[in-house]
Amino acid sequence: MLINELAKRTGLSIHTIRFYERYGFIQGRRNASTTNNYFHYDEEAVAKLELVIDAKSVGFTLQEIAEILDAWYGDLYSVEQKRAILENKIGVLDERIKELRNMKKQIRECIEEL
Amino acid sequence: MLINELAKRTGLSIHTIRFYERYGFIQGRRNASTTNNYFHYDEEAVAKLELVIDAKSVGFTLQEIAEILDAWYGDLYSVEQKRAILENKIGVLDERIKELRNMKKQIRECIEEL
DNA sequence: ATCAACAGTAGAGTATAGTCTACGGTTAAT
DNA sequence: ATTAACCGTAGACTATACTCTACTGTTGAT
Repeated sequence: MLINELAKRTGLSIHTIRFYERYGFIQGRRNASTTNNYFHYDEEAVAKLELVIDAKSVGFTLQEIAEILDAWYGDLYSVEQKRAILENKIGVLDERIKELRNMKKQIRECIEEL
Repeated sequence: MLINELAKRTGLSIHTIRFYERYGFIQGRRNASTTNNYFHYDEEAVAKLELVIDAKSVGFTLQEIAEILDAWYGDLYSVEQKRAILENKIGVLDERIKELRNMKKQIRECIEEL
């Protein structure tokens, strides 16, 4: 699919997708048989971008998301290293959930004092 | 206390505290009896900054934090309005906790597939 | 008296994460 | 054949949230 369809599939703007491509999250491929220089994207690109959207919404930075994608799709790491990276991210999420619960408690206490 | 002590109490840098003061989170008071123009801060300033730190760590923007502080310390709103603002923030936190749990599940599934 | 350590203001600079504009080439429908 | 809708690149611009620099005045210890 071309970038326009990828944008429609993910809900991201074309600008943002290009930004993410420059950032390294996805790579389009040029079709050798055609004369134009349009990039083509596959289902993996959709899956990656959906992951980016989810990861962003829980507060991961693009840098952290890059690490997750590397551990998920990349071949830079051994299975054990990948597991370690992902377990670490789960730890980050657990920590964040704890902070959120604390904040809720604080706000609830404040409501009671109103 | 002066800004230096406030920085030590909260762990924030003096720069950041001044930035937050310009932003409207806290207000120092000048002591009329002294010739200098140093600002003095009270315990409320410490409490507010600690709240800012906590609220930031759960992903609230400075704009949202300003709303929370207004509902907590301000007198712009009625008690009912304040309660509504704070209940709304709790809703935001609940939503975020849900997203975090989802993300954890996704990462766990990925670990299993490694 | 002087000098380090602190106070204030104004404004410039940085990082992150986009967002947009200008430009020129391509494709598909009329 | 032409024109709207698409594609690509390069680079400028924006918002958020700091962070730092320059400059000047104050305080407290020696």
